[in-house]
Amino acid sequence: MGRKQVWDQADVLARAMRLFRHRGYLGASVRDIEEATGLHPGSLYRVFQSKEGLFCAALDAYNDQVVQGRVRAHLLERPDPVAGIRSFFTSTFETGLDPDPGCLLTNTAVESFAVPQAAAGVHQGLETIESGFADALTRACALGLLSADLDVEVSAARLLALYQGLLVLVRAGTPVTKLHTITDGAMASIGSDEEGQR
Amino acid sequence: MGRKQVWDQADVLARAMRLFRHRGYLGASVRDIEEATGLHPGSLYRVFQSKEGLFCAALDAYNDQVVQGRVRAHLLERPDPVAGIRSFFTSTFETGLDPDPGCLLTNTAVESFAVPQAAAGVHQGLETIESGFADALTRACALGLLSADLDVEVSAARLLALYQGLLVLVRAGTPVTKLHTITDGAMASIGSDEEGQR
DNA sequence: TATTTTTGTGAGCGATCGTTCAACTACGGG
DNA sequence: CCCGTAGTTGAACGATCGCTCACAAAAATA
Repeated sequence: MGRKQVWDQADVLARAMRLFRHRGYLGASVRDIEEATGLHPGSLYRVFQSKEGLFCAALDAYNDQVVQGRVRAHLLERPDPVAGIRSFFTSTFETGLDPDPGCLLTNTAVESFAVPQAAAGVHQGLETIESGFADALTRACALGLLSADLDVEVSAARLLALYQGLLVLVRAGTPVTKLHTITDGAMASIGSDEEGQR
Repeated sequence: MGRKQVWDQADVLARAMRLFRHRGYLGASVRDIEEATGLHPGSLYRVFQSKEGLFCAALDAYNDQVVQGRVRAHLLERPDPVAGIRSFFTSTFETGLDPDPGCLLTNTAVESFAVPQAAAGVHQGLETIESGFADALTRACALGLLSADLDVEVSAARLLALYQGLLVLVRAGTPVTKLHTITDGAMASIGSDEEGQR
């Protein structure tokens, strides 16, 4: 009994997520959130308890939708896992969408002091990416695309670091040509001999 | 004529820099700055015009002292440039100092929307690091420590990305063993055969 | 010493922060 | 149909934000 909730929680989280990606936790005020989502403070605090609660929910949604979606699309469900690794990188700066949306994991790791609660979500997201890399690398080795004696664990860890670094450089406004250079280098470092096929 | 300035500008900038490294631009209030530096708002605004002005000055100081200092010590003035590259990485997480101070370049790149003025400083700092890598790599090739046909430009760009990614992972609380794994991988990716000598 | 000039000090400005809450609105059950 | 319940709304709270400015203190000039 009682009144029905008129707003879609998934939609609100998606909009909040976008705001936090652009502006970070501290950079997005509750009034900004209200404007972006249409959610009035009363409803926000009834459902999420606090701005921090909403942020953590948005981070979880980011992991579940964006991170897992990207990992699946590029790293897990691709016939050619090597091409998938490459596109996982290039898709961060070749989107064409203008204002770089930022990665909520990267932003939150750097802003970590502001939302201690979010540490778990960051870990989980990073691990999702890393194990996605590991999966793609394993498949690539099995397919003979990469050397069979490639150390998958080590390479996956390094790709994760390189990926996070790339996201920082994207945010810093590094020219696309250099981002491509870095991607090419990343591919070469796992022993891929694909010819810079973008 | 007039009264002498009683506070040391370099000292104030060093303290402000430390605060910004830990908390970011938005996370450090003017009152926090006053507490950390002893500088009262009046003096702050007389000399630096705004919080943003102080931040940019602190970023410049960071580039001039911390970044250039680290680049020189590890990448330029080392007899063994390969060992220098390794220690440039490991020194970010093997310091022993507890609260990770963060890299002002990484933080600011991610927070970029908040301080548009700082973009130039970020670019300059990143370039300092990248050319430091390039210098160390060139020397390593000349010394026969690395293959002479190593593409220095590409490797330097990749090391920069890897370095920024490492800093993100340090902030995220990644265990030290994994950070070492990443460092080892970075060394291997430039063709170094030094045996994980930490 | 009196005056001018620069710097230090901190109370306090208006704006905005995260958060609360009382009034109001829609729905279900008796 | 009316009441209990759950959800919405937005004004407003105290705290804090970045910042200003009137005044005091110290150094240089006359």
